[in-house]
Amino acid sequence: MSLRHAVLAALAQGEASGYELAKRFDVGVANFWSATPQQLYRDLERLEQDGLVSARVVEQSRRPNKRVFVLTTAGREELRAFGERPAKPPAMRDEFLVKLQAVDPERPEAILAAATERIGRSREKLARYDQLRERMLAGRDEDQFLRESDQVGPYLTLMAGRMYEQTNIRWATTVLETLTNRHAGVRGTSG
Amino acid sequence: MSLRHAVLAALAQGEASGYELAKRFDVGVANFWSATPQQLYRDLERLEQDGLVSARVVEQSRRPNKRVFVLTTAGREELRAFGERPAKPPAMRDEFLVKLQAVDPERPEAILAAATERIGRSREKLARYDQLRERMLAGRDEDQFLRESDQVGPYLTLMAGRMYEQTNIRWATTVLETLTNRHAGVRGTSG
DNA sequence: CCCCTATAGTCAACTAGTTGAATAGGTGCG
DNA sequence: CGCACCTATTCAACTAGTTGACTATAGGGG
Repeated sequence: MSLRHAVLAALAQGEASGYELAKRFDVGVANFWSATPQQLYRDLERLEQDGLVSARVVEQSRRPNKRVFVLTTAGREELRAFGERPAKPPAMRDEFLVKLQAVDPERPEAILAAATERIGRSREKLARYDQLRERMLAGRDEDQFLRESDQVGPYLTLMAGRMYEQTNIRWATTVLETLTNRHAGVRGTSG
Repeated sequence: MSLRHAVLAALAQGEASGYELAKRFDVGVANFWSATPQQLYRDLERLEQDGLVSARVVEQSRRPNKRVFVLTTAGREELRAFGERPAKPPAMRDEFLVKLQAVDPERPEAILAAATERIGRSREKLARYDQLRERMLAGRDEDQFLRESDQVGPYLTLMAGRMYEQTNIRWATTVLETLTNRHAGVRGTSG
């Protein structure tokens, strides 16, 4: 159960309700750990039972009340201990690559569309990451930030996401070119 | 259940036994879809029951007999249809990034060790990918290969893995530098 | 002969993740 | 005033993935 630790790490950046956490996961953590809101709520329950987080209800007038979660001392300690243990190798699940693996170069239409969409999504992500980055840097330059800030972890993981999306765009672009050239070539020789 | 399709895609590159498939997943497909041998055997059973693959026993004298699986026509058709459907967004699970997210810059030792190991693993993967690449190209240059071969899919997914590992190495190297500089700096000002 | 490694596969128990729906208050639009 | 959408959460059922142990054959080294 490692989502636990991803949740603890996310809460280490500041308290949050389940709903807020879901969004935090969606924009930031989703890079390296994906989870649905249901999963988050469920794991928050368990973390609370285990005393690693504590909740308090915040009454709101303009919207429904919410339960805000904070790390407890035990939670911080568990997170620290987790950091010392060896990490499992990363796991990926990418349907697009499965589809591409099996693509018939004579009928690349669906893959071409999917690749185009993928590039679009990567660009959007990149734009969001760049915004987040500016907000983190808050005017400082990167070197200064990395020397001073307490938020180096989130910055470095954000950079991982950023570089990943950049690579992805470059790669998907060559896929697009390769498959269109090839398809054009086939039509050229047969028509 | 999408491992089904990853298995079908892997079998599209040629028949294999469960054991061989496990290795194929380990070196090639693991990039974009991870699975344990147990999972593969289980899914192969199901795929056989559903008539998407068929098995035959190959008697071997120097080692235990094996069951070799091939795609059936229905399997090929399912794989083709799968390729037309929209792909789910990729999902990642990377413990190292969780640990980095929550790292205390004053105690970066464990993360530094993990980052170093990660770079090593990426280099090994890269070396294996490059070997696979040479084998695929078989003397041809890339352009010629991409114009002629039936294996463009596997080549392009291999390139995704290759670029991913290269990016990973570059990124992890900056992480290493950032954290060591920072730690040296702290010791310098306090000692 | 014993142990180690590789091939080849199976079983059972468990944990984690996905999907779909339901509840409930509030805001903004036409 | 009804409908869509956002905040905020929960429940239940299901599917997928992980862990650990276990069976078997065969080859090589000491």
